[in-house]
Amino acid sequence: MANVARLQEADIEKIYLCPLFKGIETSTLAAIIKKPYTKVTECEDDTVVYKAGQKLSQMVLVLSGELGLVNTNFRRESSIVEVFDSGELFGSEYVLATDNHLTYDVCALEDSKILSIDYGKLLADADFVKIAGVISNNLLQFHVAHARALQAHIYHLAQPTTREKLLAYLTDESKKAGSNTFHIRYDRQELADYLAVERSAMCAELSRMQKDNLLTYRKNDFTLKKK
Amino acid sequence: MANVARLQEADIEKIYLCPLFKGIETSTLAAIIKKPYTKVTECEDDTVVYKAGQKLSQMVLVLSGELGLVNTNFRRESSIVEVFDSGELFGSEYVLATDNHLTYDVCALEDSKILSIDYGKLLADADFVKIAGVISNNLLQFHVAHARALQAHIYHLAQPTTREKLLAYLTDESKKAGSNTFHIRYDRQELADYLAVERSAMCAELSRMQKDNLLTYRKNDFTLKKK
DNA sequence: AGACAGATGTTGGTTTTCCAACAAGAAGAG
DNA sequence: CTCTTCTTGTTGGAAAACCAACATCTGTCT
Repeated sequence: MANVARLQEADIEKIYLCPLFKGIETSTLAAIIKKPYTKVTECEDDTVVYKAGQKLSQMVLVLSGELGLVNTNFRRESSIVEVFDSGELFGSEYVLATDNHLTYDVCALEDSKILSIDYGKLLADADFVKIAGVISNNLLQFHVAHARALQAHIYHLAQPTTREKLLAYLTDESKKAGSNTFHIRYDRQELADYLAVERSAMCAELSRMQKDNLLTYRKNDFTLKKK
Repeated sequence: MANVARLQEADIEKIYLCPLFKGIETSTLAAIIKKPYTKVTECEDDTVVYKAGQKLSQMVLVLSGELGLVNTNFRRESSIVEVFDSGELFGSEYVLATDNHLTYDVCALEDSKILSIDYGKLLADADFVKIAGVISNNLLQFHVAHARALQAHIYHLAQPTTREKLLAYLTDESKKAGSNTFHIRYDRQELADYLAVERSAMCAELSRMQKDNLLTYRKNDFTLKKK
């Protein structure tokens, strides 16, 4: 399924930018990458990288391509739980937990390249005693920020109608930007996926909302109108 | 809004059980509770405990009653983002973040009693240097477990139909229990809230699923039928 | 400029959910 | 036991979302 691969310039960049390694010297990072418990792997499109049920002891940084958590229900129907794009970190919620068994398959959704690091071995490595605290703290920061994003996502998804989903999401984005006028990072299809609605129905709802004088928009720039 | 109050027997129990304090001696806990940066407060039903926009430097344990995060959108309509029941911990995702401004109001949804601890002052307290690492690690554990619960919740909510929401949730519960037969902790109204659907419509869908021979249930005990 | 691809917007018929009201069943108190 | 209350289940009309198909817009390439 997977072959050991070499790092490209762009891959190194991704590693430096990963929040897990914030505040860590590039020379130290370079040393970590060379350790035997750190591996670079290429994963072919549509293959299982880690199987549901197995213990996960590695943290995984997606260098290129796309991984996904894939659930299979009791009728053997599969669906995607979460997508990890290039640059995103996955696995720390398993590695650190008392129960580190994967609940879903981890699959390559495209031809992908990943960096995997055995967290236990990294922490135990005498060469990196000094940075263990930094990494552990980075992880806490990461999860805290992530928790707030997930919490907000749940709130947006829990709205009963498409209009309310959009308003909940856009209100939060407006608050983040500190202005009634703001830019969103999703295109229409991505926004529809995020809110778990049909793209075309969502477009239609946006039109109606504009007609109802709730907001104006052009591409990814929105303005909410005050009452 | 809030009066300083005394701790009851039941409150102390809640504090001992809080995952934040796992592995910490009861004598140490008793000392923490007496510190001036630790406060017990009674909050009247339907009052704002912490206002959106303010910085939150306390972690809050709900001793009795119920707190809620309340969002107000740009049209000044309010709705509940998340509920914190008795025994649940709130605030660490703000306290630890680089930006610790509250994005929502924190309100008492019932007459409630809370324990609030200033995390920065606790960590800085010379009396508790030895347990700082334990608490920090407990927090990481807590957030990691929470992240998986939130992730699963998002997956359940993102299903397009009531039937699929139910199947996603029930399949996960079945996997957790390690059996096709299992017990769920929600009653029908709570399950409907969790999945963001109408209770009555959900009941009807459960009936249809039973008729379609997908599962059987009686009260909170479910059995999924294999294909 | 013209051709093309990809993103965004529009529409109408079908399916699903909501909603409100009521029925049936279970649990507890007097 | 009956009465009460709470939870769960059922139903039909109204509202919303889905879906597929098509129209329009925008940016890019040659």
